[in-house]
Amino acid sequence: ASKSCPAKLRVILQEHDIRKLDLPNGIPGTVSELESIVKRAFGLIGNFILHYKDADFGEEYFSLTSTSDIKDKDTIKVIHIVEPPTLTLTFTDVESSIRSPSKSCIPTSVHSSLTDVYPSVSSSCSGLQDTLICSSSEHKTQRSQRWPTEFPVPRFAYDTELVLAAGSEAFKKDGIQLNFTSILPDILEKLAETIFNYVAYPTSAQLSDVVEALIQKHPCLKEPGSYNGCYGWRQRLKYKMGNYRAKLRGLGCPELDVNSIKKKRAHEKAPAKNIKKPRKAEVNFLPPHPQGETEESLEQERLELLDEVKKGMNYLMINEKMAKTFSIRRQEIVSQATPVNDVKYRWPALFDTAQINEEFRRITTVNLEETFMAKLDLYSPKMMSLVFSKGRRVTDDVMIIGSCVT
DNA sequence: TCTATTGCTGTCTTAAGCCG
DNA sequence: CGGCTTAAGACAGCAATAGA
Repeated sequence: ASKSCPAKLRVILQEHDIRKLDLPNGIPGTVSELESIVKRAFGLIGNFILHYKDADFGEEYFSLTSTSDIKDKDTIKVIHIVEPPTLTLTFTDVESSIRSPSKSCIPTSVHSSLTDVYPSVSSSCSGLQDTLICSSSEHKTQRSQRWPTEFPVPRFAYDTELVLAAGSEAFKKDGIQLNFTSILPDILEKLAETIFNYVAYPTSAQLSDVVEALIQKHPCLKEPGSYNGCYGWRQRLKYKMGNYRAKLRGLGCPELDVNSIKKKRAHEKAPAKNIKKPRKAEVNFLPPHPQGETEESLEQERLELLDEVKKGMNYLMINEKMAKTFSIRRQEIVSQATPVNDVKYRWPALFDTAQINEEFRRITTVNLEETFMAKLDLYSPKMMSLVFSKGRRVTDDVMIIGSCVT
């Protein structure tokens, strides 16, 4: 690659954002090299692949599998990869709605559009699961991972695993159910921890996923008395998540603290008086600040962002700064319930179709424009309420999208 | 200590009633 | 008939606490 001559490429970043890329060392030998150059040069965030315009087919684009397909002054296109929305909750609904198409309620239309867009959604999900299992080295306060198709049952404490191993033997040999009283706290705690990596407020369907995975890995935990052998565990987990949230709330977890009744109405006597409950399409995702950043440094970043917006539209720069300041913006909006007018004044860059979509993606990890081929109104009240309001939790992705589309 | 329960309340869904 | 409003019931979350 060192002896190749300098090259230039035309790079389509977005529909109306087309750039020139100088490659003084020529076109790199591998696609991944080129991808990282593109990523660095334009400050791209998230996963993407490259397409190239093939001269033989006029305006048609093809996946770039080898850099030998492109030459100097060719056009390449950045295609952002959107992971399919989590459908764990709704696969059965999809099936049933296909079976009974007469029931044309809103969710049905949402599901069918999802399956239209992701016809191979189940296979791509199962393909993703390997890479989505969280690595233990990462700090996991940030919800960057969507709910897995197969819940990874964590490794329990050593003594718990010993009891389980013995229980498994006995179960295999004589079909004896394990008395798990002594190891129950450890099991619930570890499961709760793992669940919390993904969601703070798991739905019943998600809890069922967890239990199914647990029972599959440790059949001796199955309870023949309850439905599927799962119901009891699901209830336990539900209680546990409640208790676990209470524990974290007490320790000052911001995402949960914002929902605490005391914080909202310290002087009210009735426990749940005047408390806003979770509503569809509302979130209070409160990610921690990026490593090494403080409120002051991020405020500085916000001021630079204001300048940048005044100067002109450097979309990539703005996008980068908007991404960087996401945590502090959420803090403002969720914790202080900042009026929209104030948000407009402090974060003018947010009031742009592309940024609304970006912000939505940051909150939910779903790219609406890609998912629905930009057919939806990003300025709909529902979208606005999602991005700007003080809400409580991310309800399941599909429902959010559903309410936005309608 | 930790799981499970209860009381209180907000939100959502559904069905009934009303009206043009 | 279709759109809108209203009421009832289901459900969910927090806090306090009963129970093992």
